[in-house]
Amino acid sequence: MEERSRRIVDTAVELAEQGGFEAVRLRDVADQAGVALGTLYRRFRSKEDLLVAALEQEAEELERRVEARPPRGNTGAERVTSFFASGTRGLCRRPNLTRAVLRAMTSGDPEIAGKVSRFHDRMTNLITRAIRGGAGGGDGSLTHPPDETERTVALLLEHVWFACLVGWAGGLHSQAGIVEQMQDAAELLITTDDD
Amino acid sequence: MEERSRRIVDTAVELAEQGGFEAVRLRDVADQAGVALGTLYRRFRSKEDLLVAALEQEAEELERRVEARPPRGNTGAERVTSFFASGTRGLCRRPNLTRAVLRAMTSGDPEIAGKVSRFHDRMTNLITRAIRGGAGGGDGSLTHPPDETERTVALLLEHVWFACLVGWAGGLHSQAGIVEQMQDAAELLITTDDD
DNA sequence: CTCCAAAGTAGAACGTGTTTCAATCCCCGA
DNA sequence: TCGGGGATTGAAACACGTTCTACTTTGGAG
Repeated sequence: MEERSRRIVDTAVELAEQGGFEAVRLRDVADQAGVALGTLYRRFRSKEDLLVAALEQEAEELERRVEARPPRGNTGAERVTSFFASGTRGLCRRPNLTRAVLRAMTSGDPEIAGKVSRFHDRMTNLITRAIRGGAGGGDGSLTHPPDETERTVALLLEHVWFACLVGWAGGLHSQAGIVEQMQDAAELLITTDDD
Repeated sequence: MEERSRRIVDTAVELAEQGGFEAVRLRDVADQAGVALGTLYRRFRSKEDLLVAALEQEAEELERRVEARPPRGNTGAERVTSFFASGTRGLCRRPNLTRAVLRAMTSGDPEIAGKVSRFHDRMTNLITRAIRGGAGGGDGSLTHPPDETERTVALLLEHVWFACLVGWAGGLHSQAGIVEQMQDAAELLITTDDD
Protein backbone atom coordinates (compact mmCIF):
# COMPACT_ATOMS: atom_id res chain seq x y z
CA MET A 1 0.00 0.00 0.00
CA GLU A 2 1.19 3.46 -0.78
CA GLU A 3 2.62 5.66 1.95
CA ARG A 4 -0.26 8.11 2.00
CA SER A 5 -2.90 5.38 2.12
CA ARG A 6 -1.06 3.64 4.91
CA ARG A 7 -0.92 6.81 6.94
CA ILE A 8 -4.65 7.22 6.52
CA VAL A 9 -5.38 3.67 7.62
CA ASP A 10 -3.01 3.93 10.56
CA THR A 11 -4.73 7.09 11.72
CA ALA A 12 -8.11 5.40 11.42
CA VAL A 13 -6.86 2.48 13.49
CA GLU A 14 -5.56 4.83 16.13
CA LEU A 15 -8.86 6.66 16.43
CA ALA A 16 -10.82 3.40 16.38
CA GLU A 17 -8.71 2.02 19.21
CA GLN A 18 -9.57 5.03 21.30
CA GLY A 19 -13.27 5.43 20.67
CA GLY A 20 -14.59 2.79 18.32
CA PHE A 21 -16.56 3.25 15.15
CA GLU A 22 -18.05 6.65 15.91
CA ALA A 23 -14.71 8.08 16.95
CA VAL A 24 -13.42 7.52 13.43
CA ARG A 25 -14.61 10.86 12.08
CA LEU A 26 -13.32 11.12 8.58
CA ARG A 27 -12.56 14.82 8.87
CA ASP A 28 -10.38 13.98 11.87
CA VAL A 29 -8.76 11.08 10.08
CA ALA A 30 -7.89 13.32 7.17
CA ASP A 31 -6.59 16.06 9.44
CA GLN A 32 -4.43 13.81 11.56
CA ALA A 33 -3.14 11.94 8.54
CA GLY A 34 -2.23 15.28 6.98
CA VAL A 35 -4.35 14.94 3.86
CA ALA A 36 -7.48 16.58 2.55
CA LEU A 37 -10.84 14.91 2.92
CA GLY A 38 -11.06 14.54 -0.84
CA THR A 39 -7.83 12.58 -0.87
CA LEU A 40 -9.18 10.17 1.68
CA TYR A 41 -12.22 9.64 -0.51
CA ARG A 42 -10.11 9.16 -3.59
CA ARG A 43 -8.47 6.19 -1.91
CA PHE A 44 -11.31 4.72 0.11
CA ARG A 45 -14.88 4.56 -1.06
CA SER A 46 -16.38 4.91 2.40
CA LYS A 47 -15.76 4.73 6.12
CA GLU A 48 -16.43 1.02 6.01
CA ASP A 49 -13.97 0.57 3.20
CA LEU A 50 -11.33 2.32 5.25
CA LEU A 51 -11.93 0.10 8.25
CA VAL A 52 -11.90 -3.02 6.13
CA ALA A 53 -8.47 -1.94 4.91
CA ALA A 54 -7.51 -1.96 8.57
CA LEU A 55 -8.90 -5.49 8.79
CA GLU A 56 -6.53 -6.53 6.05
CA GLN A 57 -3.57 -5.24 8.02
CA GLU A 58 -4.78 -7.12 11.07
CA ALA A 59 -5.15 -10.30 9.04
CA GLU A 60 -1.55 -10.03 7.90
CA GLU A 61 -0.47 -9.50 11.48
CA LEU A 62 -2.43 -12.58 12.56
CA GLU A 63 -0.85 -14.66 9.82
CA ARG A 64 2.58 -13.59 10.95
CA ARG A 65 1.82 -14.50 14.53
CA VAL A 66 0.48 -17.89 13.57
CA GLU A 67 3.53 -18.46 11.45
CA ALA A 68 5.84 -17.56 14.33
CA ARG A 69 4.01 -19.77 16.81
CA PRO A 70 1.77 -22.36 15.15
CA PRO A 71 -1.06 -23.56 17.38
CA ARG A 72 -0.03 -26.48 19.58
CA GLY A 73 -1.95 -29.52 20.65
CA ASN A 74 -2.13 -33.25 20.13
CA THR A 75 -5.37 -33.32 18.18
CA GLY A 76 -6.90 -31.15 15.50
CA ALA A 77 -9.54 -29.98 17.93
CA GLU A 78 -6.93 -28.92 20.44
CA ARG A 79 -4.92 -27.02 17.88
CA VAL A 80 -8.01 -25.30 16.50
CA THR A 81 -9.14 -24.36 19.98
CA SER A 82 -5.73 -22.93 20.67
CA PHE A 83 -5.77 -21.04 17.40
CA PHE A 84 -9.09 -19.39 18.14
CA ALA A 85 -8.09 -18.69 21.71
CA SER A 86 -5.07 -16.70 20.68
CA GLY A 87 -6.93 -15.02 17.85
CA THR A 88 -9.67 -14.00 20.24
CA ARG A 89 -7.13 -12.76 22.73
CA GLY A 90 -5.54 -10.63 20.04
CA LEU A 91 -8.85 -9.06 19.08
CA CYS A 92 -10.03 -8.47 22.63
CA ARG A 93 -6.83 -6.64 23.37
CA ARG A 94 -8.12 -3.73 21.32
CA PRO A 95 -11.85 -3.99 21.83
CA ASN A 96 -12.82 -0.68 20.29
CA LEU A 97 -10.90 -1.33 17.13
CA THR A 98 -12.37 -4.80 16.83
CA ARG A 99 -15.87 -3.50 17.34
CA ALA A 100 -15.34 -0.84 14.71
CA VAL A 101 -14.02 -3.32 12.19
CA LEU A 102 -16.82 -5.78 12.90
CA ARG A 103 -19.35 -3.09 12.29
CA ALA A 104 -17.70 -2.23 9.00
CA MET A 105 -17.70 -5.90 8.00
CA THR A 106 -21.42 -6.19 8.57
CA SER A 107 -22.44 -3.12 6.61
CA GLY A 108 -23.95 -5.37 3.96
CA ASP A 109 -22.33 -3.50 1.11
CA PRO A 110 -21.31 -6.03 -1.58
CA GLU A 111 -18.23 -3.95 -2.35
CA ILE A 112 -17.13 -4.44 1.23
CA ALA A 113 -18.29 -8.03 1.41
CA GLY A 114 -15.97 -8.91 -1.45
CA LYS A 115 -12.98 -7.78 0.56
CA VAL A 116 -14.29 -9.51 3.67
CA SER A 117 -14.55 -12.63 1.58
CA ARG A 118 -10.83 -12.57 0.89
CA PHE A 119 -10.27 -12.29 4.63
CA HIS A 120 -12.45 -15.35 5.08
CA ASP A 121 -10.36 -17.30 2.61
CA ARG A 122 -7.24 -16.52 4.57
CA MET A 123 -8.91 -17.60 7.77
CA THR A 124 -10.07 -20.81 6.19
CA ASN A 125 -6.50 -21.59 5.27
CA LEU A 126 -5.24 -20.88 8.76
CA ILE A 127 -7.94 -23.04 10.29
CA THR A 128 -7.25 -25.86 7.89
CA ARG A 129 -3.59 -25.71 8.76
CA ALA A 130 -4.43 -25.83 12.44
CA ILE A 131 -6.60 -28.90 11.93
CA ARG A 132 -3.93 -30.66 9.93
CA GLY A 133 -1.17 -29.63 12.26
CA GLY A 134 1.44 -29.09 9.54
CA ALA A 135 3.24 -25.83 8.95
CA GLY A 136 2.20 -24.78 5.46
CA GLY A 137 3.61 -21.77 3.66
CA GLY A 138 4.58 -18.60 5.45
CA ASP A 139 1.86 -16.68 3.67
CA GLY A 140 -0.88 -18.90 5.04
CA SER A 141 -0.91 -21.10 1.99
CA LEU A 142 -1.38 -24.85 2.24
CA THR A 143 0.72 -27.73 1.03
CA HIS A 144 -2.36 -29.06 -0.73
CA PRO A 145 -5.80 -27.47 -1.14
CA PRO A 146 -8.48 -28.36 1.41
CA ASP A 147 -10.83 -31.18 0.53
CA GLU A 148 -14.61 -30.91 0.76
CA THR A 149 -14.90 -31.88 4.42
CA GLU A 150 -12.06 -29.67 5.52
CA ARG A 151 -13.60 -26.69 3.79
CA THR A 152 -16.98 -27.36 5.37
CA VAL A 153 -15.61 -27.66 8.87
CA ALA A 154 -13.35 -24.64 8.54
CA LEU A 155 -16.21 -22.56 7.19
CA LEU A 156 -18.47 -23.58 10.03
CA LEU A 157 -15.85 -22.77 12.63
CA GLU A 158 -15.29 -19.41 11.05
CA HIS A 159 -18.99 -18.69 11.12
CA VAL A 160 -19.24 -19.57 14.76
CA TRP A 161 -16.28 -17.39 15.59
CA PHE A 162 -17.69 -14.47 13.68
CA ALA A 163 -21.08 -14.74 15.35
CA CYS A 164 -19.45 -15.01 18.75
CA LEU A 165 -17.45 -11.88 18.11
CA VAL A 166 -20.52 -9.96 17.06
CA GLY A 167 -22.22 -11.05 20.27
CA TRP A 168 -19.16 -10.05 22.25
CA ALA A 169 -19.14 -6.66 20.52
CA GLY A 170 -22.63 -6.02 21.83
CA GLY A 171 -21.65 -7.05 25.33
CA LEU A 172 -23.56 -10.31 25.15
CA HIS A 173 -20.67 -12.46 26.23
CA SER A 174 -17.10 -12.27 27.40
CA GLN A 175 -13.78 -13.17 25.88
CA ALA A 176 -13.78 -16.35 27.93
CA GLY A 177 -17.27 -17.14 26.65
CA ILE A 178 -16.04 -16.95 23.09
CA VAL A 179 -13.12 -19.23 23.79
CA GLU A 180 -15.41 -21.78 25.43
CA GLN A 181 -17.83 -21.77 22.57
CA MET A 182 -15.04 -22.23 20.09
CA GLN A 183 -13.78 -25.16 22.09
CA ASP A 184 -17.25 -26.71 22.10
CA ALA A 185 -17.51 -26.17 18.38
CA ALA A 186 -14.08 -27.62 17.69
CA GLU A 187 -14.78 -30.70 19.76
CA LEU A 188 -18.10 -31.31 18.09
CA LEU A 189 -17.01 -30.60 14.55
CA ILE A 190 -13.57 -32.13 14.37
CA THR A 191 -13.47 -35.89 14.60
CA THR A 192 -10.10 -37.22 15.59
CA ASP A 193 -9.14 -39.28 12.58
CA ASP A 194 -10.17 -42.81 13.41
CA ASP A 195 -13.40 -43.35 11.51
CA MET B 1 -47.53 -2.77 21.40
CA GLU B 2 -49.54 0.37 21.22
CA GLU B 3 -51.32 1.34 18.03
CA ARG B 4 -49.10 4.30 17.23
CA SER B 5 -45.91 2.37 17.78
CA ARG B 6 -47.16 -0.46 15.64
CA ARG B 7 -47.97 1.92 12.82
CA ILE B 8 -44.45 3.29 13.01
CA VAL B 9 -42.87 -0.15 12.91
CA ASP B 10 -45.12 -1.27 10.08
CA THR B 11 -44.14 1.76 8.05
CA ALA B 12 -40.48 1.08 8.71
CA VAL B 13 -40.94 -2.51 7.57
CA GLU B 14 -42.65 -1.35 4.42
CA LEU B 15 -39.85 1.05 3.54
CA ALA B 16 -37.20 -1.52 4.42
CA GLU B 17 -38.84 -4.08 2.14
CA GLN B 18 -38.63 -1.64 -0.72
CA GLY B 19 -35.14 -0.24 -0.32
CA GLY B 20 -33.34 -1.75 2.63
CA PHE B 21 -31.63 0.01 5.49
CA GLU B 22 -30.95 3.33 3.77
CA ALA B 23 -34.48 3.59 2.48
CA VAL B 24 -35.76 3.72 6.05
CA ARG B 25 -35.39 7.48 6.37
CA LEU B 26 -36.83 8.41 9.69
CA ARG B 27 -38.43 11.58 8.37
CA ASP B 28 -40.25 9.45 5.82
CA VAL B 29 -41.21 6.87 8.40
CA ALA B 30 -42.70 9.56 10.60
CA ASP B 31 -44.51 11.18 7.69
CA GLN B 32 -45.99 7.97 6.33
CA ALA B 33 -46.93 6.77 9.79
CA GLY B 34 -48.66 10.09 10.36
CA VAL B 35 -46.65 11.13 13.41
CA ALA B 36 -44.04 13.77 14.12
CA LEU B 37 -40.39 12.92 14.13
CA GLY B 38 -40.25 13.68 17.84
CA THR B 39 -42.92 11.09 18.52
CA LEU B 40 -40.94 8.46 16.69
CA TYR B 41 -37.94 9.29 18.83
CA ARG B 42 -40.03 9.19 21.99
CA ARG B 43 -40.84 5.57 21.27
CA PHE B 44 -37.65 4.32 19.64
CA ARG B 45 -34.19 5.32 20.70
CA SER B 46 -32.69 5.05 17.24
CA LYS B 47 -33.11 3.70 13.74
CA GLU B 48 -31.59 0.42 14.88
CA ASP B 49 -33.98 0.21 17.78
CA LEU B 50 -36.87 0.65 15.39
CA LEU B 51 -35.66 -2.10 13.11
CA VAL B 52 -35.04 -4.43 16.01
CA ALA B 53 -38.66 -3.90 16.99
CA ALA B 54 -39.48 -5.15 13.50
CA LEU B 55 -37.30 -8.17 14.22
CA GLU B 56 -39.46 -8.95 17.21
CA GLN B 57 -42.56 -8.96 15.05
CA GLU B 58 -40.83 -11.26 12.59
CA ALA B 59 -39.83 -13.60 15.40
CA GLU B 60 -43.40 -13.87 16.54
CA GLU B 61 -44.46 -14.59 12.99
CA LEU B 62 -41.81 -17.30 12.72
CA GLU B 63 -42.96 -18.88 15.97
CA ARG B 64 -46.52 -19.00 14.70
CA ARG B 65 -45.43 -20.61 11.47
CA VAL B 66 -43.38 -23.22 13.28
CA GLU B 67 -46.30 -23.90 15.57
CA ALA B 68 -48.65 -24.37 12.64
CA ARG B 69 -46.25 -26.66 10.79
CA PRO B 70 -43.56 -28.12 13.03
CA PRO B 71 -40.45 -29.19 11.13
CA ARG B 72 -40.70 -32.75 9.85
CA GLY B 73 -38.07 -35.43 9.58
CA ASN B 74 -37.05 -38.74 11.08
CA THR B 75 -33.95 -37.52 12.87
CA GLY B 76 -33.08 -34.41 14.81
CA ALA B 77 -30.68 -33.36 12.08
CA GLU B 78 -33.38 -33.65 9.45
CA ARG B 79 -35.87 -31.66 11.47
CA VAL B 80 -33.31 -28.95 12.22
CA THR B 81 -32.31 -28.75 8.59
CA SER B 82 -35.94 -28.40 7.64
CA PHE B 83 -36.45 -25.75 10.28
CA PHE B 84 -33.58 -23.63 9.02
CA ALA B 85 -34.58 -24.19 5.42
CA SER B 86 -38.02 -22.75 5.97
CA GLY B 87 -36.69 -19.98 8.18
CA THR B 88 -34.18 -19.05 5.51
CA ARG B 89 -36.86 -19.16 2.86
CA GLY B 90 -38.98 -16.81 4.92
CA LEU B 91 -36.15 -14.33 5.30
CA CYS B 92 -35.03 -14.46 1.70
CA ARG B 93 -38.53 -13.70 0.58
CA ARG B 94 -38.01 -10.13 1.73
CA PRO B 95 -34.31 -9.65 1.18
CA ASN B 96 -34.18 -5.91 1.73
CA LEU B 97 -36.01 -6.11 5.01
CA THR B 98 -33.79 -8.91 6.19
CA ARG B 99 -30.66 -7.03 5.23
CA ALA B 100 -31.90 -3.95 7.05
CA VAL B 101 -32.69 -5.89 10.20
CA LEU B 102 -29.37 -7.70 10.10
CA ARG B 103 -27.56 -4.45 9.87
CA ALA B 104 -29.48 -3.13 12.86
CA MET B 105 -28.67 -6.28 14.82
CA THR B 106 -24.96 -5.83 14.24
CA SER B 107 -24.77 -2.19 15.26
CA GLY B 108 -22.85 -3.22 18.37
CA ASP B 109 -24.97 -1.05 20.65
CA PRO B 110 -25.47 -2.93 23.95
CA GLU B 111 -28.98 -1.50 24.21
CA ILE B 112 -29.79 -3.20 20.93
CA ALA B 113 -27.83 -6.32 21.71
CA GLY B 114 -29.97 -6.92 24.77
CA LYS B 115 -33.07 -7.10 22.63
CA VAL B 116 -31.30 -9.24 20.09
CA SER B 117 -30.39 -11.54 22.92
CA ARG B 118 -34.04 -12.17 23.69
CA PHE B 119 -34.54 -13.05 20.05
CA HIS B 120 -31.69 -15.53 20.37
CA ASP B 121 -33.37 -17.18 23.34
CA ARG B 122 -36.51 -17.70 21.34
CA MET B 123 -34.53 -19.19 18.50
CA THR B 124 -32.70 -21.49 20.86
CA ASN B 125 -36.02 -22.80 22.07
CA LEU B 126 -37.30 -23.36 18.56
CA ILE B 127 -34.12 -25.17 17.58
CA THR B 128 -34.20 -27.32 20.68
CA ARG B 129 -37.78 -28.27 19.92
CA ALA B 130 -36.82 -29.17 16.38
CA ILE B 131 -34.01 -31.40 17.64
CA ARG B 132 -36.27 -33.12 20.12
CA GLY B 133 -39.12 -33.45 17.68
CA GLY B 134 -41.87 -32.80 20.22
CA ALA B 135 -44.40 -30.00 19.96
CA GLY B 136 -43.74 -27.87 23.03
CA GLY B 137 -45.88 -24.89 23.98
CA GLY B 138 -47.47 -22.65 21.43
CA ASP B 139 -45.35 -19.73 22.53
CA GLY B 140 -42.13 -21.52 21.73
CA SER B 141 -41.69 -22.77 25.27
CA LEU B 142 -40.35 -26.21 26.01
CA THR B 143 -41.75 -29.07 28.04
CA HIS B 144 -38.51 -29.11 29.99
CA PRO B 145 -35.55 -26.72 29.84
CA PRO B 146 -32.65 -27.60 27.55
CA ASP B 147 -29.75 -29.46 29.08
CA GLU B 148 -26.15 -28.39 28.66
CA THR B 149 -25.51 -30.21 25.41
CA GLU B 150 -28.76 -29.12 23.83
CA ARG B 151 -27.98 -25.51 24.65
CA THR B 152 -24.50 -25.76 23.21
CA VAL B 153 -25.64 -27.32 19.98
CA ALA B 154 -28.54 -24.94 19.54
CA LEU B 155 -26.30 -21.96 20.16
CA LEU B 156 -23.76 -23.16 17.65
CA LEU B 157 -26.42 -23.72 15.02
CA GLU B 158 -27.79 -20.28 15.63
CA HIS B 159 -24.37 -18.76 15.26
CA VAL B 160 -23.79 -20.51 12.00
CA TRP B 161 -27.14 -19.39 10.70
CA PHE B 162 -26.51 -15.82 11.69
CA ALA B 163 -23.09 -15.72 10.06
CA CYS B 164 -24.50 -17.31 6.91
CA LEU B 165 -27.19 -14.68 6.74
CA VAL B 166 -24.68 -11.87 7.13
CA GLY B 167 -22.67 -13.37 4.29
CA TRP B 168 -25.80 -13.69 2.20
CA ALA B 169 -26.67 -10.06 2.95
CA GLY B 170 -23.38 -9.00 1.41
CA GLY B 171 -23.99 -11.14 -1.67
CA LEU B 172 -21.38 -13.69 -0.66
CA HIS B 173 -23.64 -16.66 -1.01
CA SER B 174 -27.12 -17.65 -2.10
CA GLN B 175 -30.19 -18.85 -0.27
CA ALA B 176 -29.38 -22.38 -1.39
CA GLY B 177 -25.85 -21.94 -0.04
CA ILE B 178 -27.22 -21.08 3.37
CA VAL B 179 -29.50 -24.09 3.41
CA GLU B 180 -26.65 -26.38 2.44
CA GLN B 181 -24.39 -25.02 5.12
CA MET B 182 -27.08 -25.42 7.72
CA GLN B 183 -27.54 -29.00 6.63
CA ASP B 184 -23.82 -29.64 6.94
CA ALA B 185 -23.82 -28.06 10.36
CA ALA B 186 -26.84 -30.03 11.53
CA GLU B 187 -25.38 -33.32 10.36
CA LEU B 188 -22.06 -32.65 12.01
CA LEU B 189 -23.41 -31.28 15.27
CA ILE B 190 -26.41 -33.48 15.94
CA THR B 191 -25.62 -37.08 16.70
CA THR B 192 -28.57 -39.37 16.20
CA ASP B 193 -29.17 -40.67 19.66
CA ASP B 194 -27.29 -43.95 19.81
CA ASP B 195 -24.15 -43.15 21.76
C1' DC C 1 -65.87 21.39 34.14
C1' DT C 2 -61.12 22.78 35.10
C1' DC C 3 -56.54 22.09 35.22
C1' DC C 4 -52.21 19.88 34.70
C1' DA C 5 -48.80 16.74 33.29
C1' DA C 6 -47.64 13.84 29.71
C1' DA C 7 -47.61 13.18 24.87
C1' DG C 8 -47.59 15.06 20.38
C1' DT C 9 -46.37 18.56 16.70
C1' DA C 10 -43.77 21.50 13.46
C1' DG C 11 -39.74 22.96 12.43
C1' DA C 12 -35.11 24.49 13.16
C1' DA C 13 -30.54 23.15 14.26
C1' DC C 14 -26.36 20.26 14.68
C1' DG C 15 -22.93 16.61 13.48
C1' DT C 16 -20.98 13.69 10.40
C1' DG C 17 -20.64 10.82 6.04
C1' DT C 18 -20.39 11.93 1.33
C1' DT C 19 -20.15 14.76 -2.94
C1' DT C 20 -18.77 18.53 -5.64
C1' DC C 21 -15.87 22.24 -7.42
C1' DA C 22 -12.52 25.51 -8.57
C1' DA C 23 -7.85 26.34 -7.81
C1' DT C 24 -3.29 24.57 -7.21
C1' DC C 25 0.46 21.34 -7.17
C1' DC C 26 3.48 17.86 -8.91
C1' DC C 27 5.55 14.77 -11.99
C1' DC C 28 6.74 13.06 -16.35
C1' DG C 29 7.19 12.88 -21.26
C1' DA C 30 8.40 15.70 -25.26
C1' DT D 1 12.62 23.68 -20.08
C1' DC D 2 7.86 23.46 -20.99
C1' DG D 3 3.21 21.75 -21.01
C1' DG D 4 -0.34 18.89 -19.65
C1' DG D 5 -2.93 15.79 -16.94
C1' DG D 6 -3.84 13.53 -12.95
C1' DA D 7 -3.61 14.09 -7.88
C1' DT D 8 -4.32 17.17 -3.99
C1' DT D 9 -6.33 20.82 -1.55
C1' DG D 10 -9.70 23.76 0.91
C1' DA D 11 -14.09 24.78 1.29
C1' DA D 12 -18.76 24.60 0.48
C1' DA D 13 -22.89 21.96 -0.06
C1' DC D 14 -26.05 18.12 0.70
C1' DA D 15 -28.41 14.17 3.16
C1' DC D 16 -29.91 12.07 6.99
C1' DG D 17 -29.73 10.60 11.99
C1' DT D 18 -30.45 12.92 16.06
C1' DT D 19 -31.52 16.66 19.34
C1' DC D 20 -33.82 20.70 20.81
C1' DT D 21 -37.44 24.15 21.39
C1' DA D 22 -41.60 26.40 21.67
C1' DC D 23 -46.23 25.50 21.13
C1' DT D 24 -50.63 22.56 21.13
C1' DT D 25 -53.43 18.64 22.21
C1' DT D 26 -55.25 15.21 25.21
C1' DG D 27 -56.92 12.54 28.83
C1' DG D 28 -57.65 11.71 33.50
C1' DA D 29 -57.79 13.39 38.61
C1' DG D 30 -60.09 16.41 41.63
